[in-house]
Amino acid sequence: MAPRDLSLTASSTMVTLTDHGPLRMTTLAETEGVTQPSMSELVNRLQRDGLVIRQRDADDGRAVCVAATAAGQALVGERRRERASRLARLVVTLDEEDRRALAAAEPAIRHLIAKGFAGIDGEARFDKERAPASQR
Amino acid sequence: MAPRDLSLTASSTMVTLTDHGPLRMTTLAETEGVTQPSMSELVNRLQRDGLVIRQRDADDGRAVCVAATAAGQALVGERRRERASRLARLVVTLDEEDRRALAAAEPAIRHLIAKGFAGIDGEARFDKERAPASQR
DNA sequence: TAGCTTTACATAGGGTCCCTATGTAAAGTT
DNA sequence: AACTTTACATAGGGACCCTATGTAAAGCTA
Repeated sequence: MAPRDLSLTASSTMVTLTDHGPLRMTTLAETEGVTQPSMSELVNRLQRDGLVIRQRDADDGRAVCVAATAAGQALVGERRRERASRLARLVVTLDEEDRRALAAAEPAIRHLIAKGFAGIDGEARFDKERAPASQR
Repeated sequence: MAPRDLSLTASSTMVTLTDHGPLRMTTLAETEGVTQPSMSELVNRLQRDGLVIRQRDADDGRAVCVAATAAGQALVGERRRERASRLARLVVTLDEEDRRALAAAEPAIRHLIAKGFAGIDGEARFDKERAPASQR
């Protein structure tokens, strides 16, 4: 039913839907930085896996509202707990000095992230908006 | 010729070849955590784009040595400079206190990475070996 | 209100990138 | 010489992303 691994976009989409609530297809595509057809297909797969549902908008016959199912929200929560505990298990293996230094640097790291830092792999994401390749 | 964006595996493969020198197909697949057929196809694409070449091993008629071309090495260097300067541009926008905290935390961050920390997105990579799904 | 334009999605077709299963040929073994 | 192992390549399929295009509802205009 719920596959063990989601793509980065799929994970991010589930987080967005879980945190923000139901969103239009187009809004979701823009938020996640993919094209509308890509999001349409992604939602197909997520729906097939029982993680989201499509709801028709009563006001606008063209629109579709995508919403996370209970299973989808549960998956997001589970992933978050896993990640937090994985990092925690790593941190406790550091010595006291390292842990203190990390704690002291936390605000600085948050500032970097707010400014667009995308991680140690950080290949992409120049664009804080995460637009597709539409601005060449 | 050289496409603007490489996949994570493609980037990592180019870095490995640039830093370590020519490697066997199988070794490269293991190093990058993909299957041998996947690496074979990836090398096809990289070769088509002029970033690597296949060399036959004189000693072993079965083996293939994959080597980065000059263009491939140049691309790796360029990417590194881009990334370093991007991070540097970010860091200089921080205030003195943040910069000091980051500098002080650098050893701790290196220790975390050595222990398997995979970045703030860090969804995957439980496995330090980066094996495919072959150990279920 | 008929008709044009815009908006919101879906579908079609194609490329990358990853997998498992399988083929081929060289190297090593008995 | 025949079998096994090793090193790659190929075949087939799924996920995931794109551009181009279709469809239907909504909005606007004459």
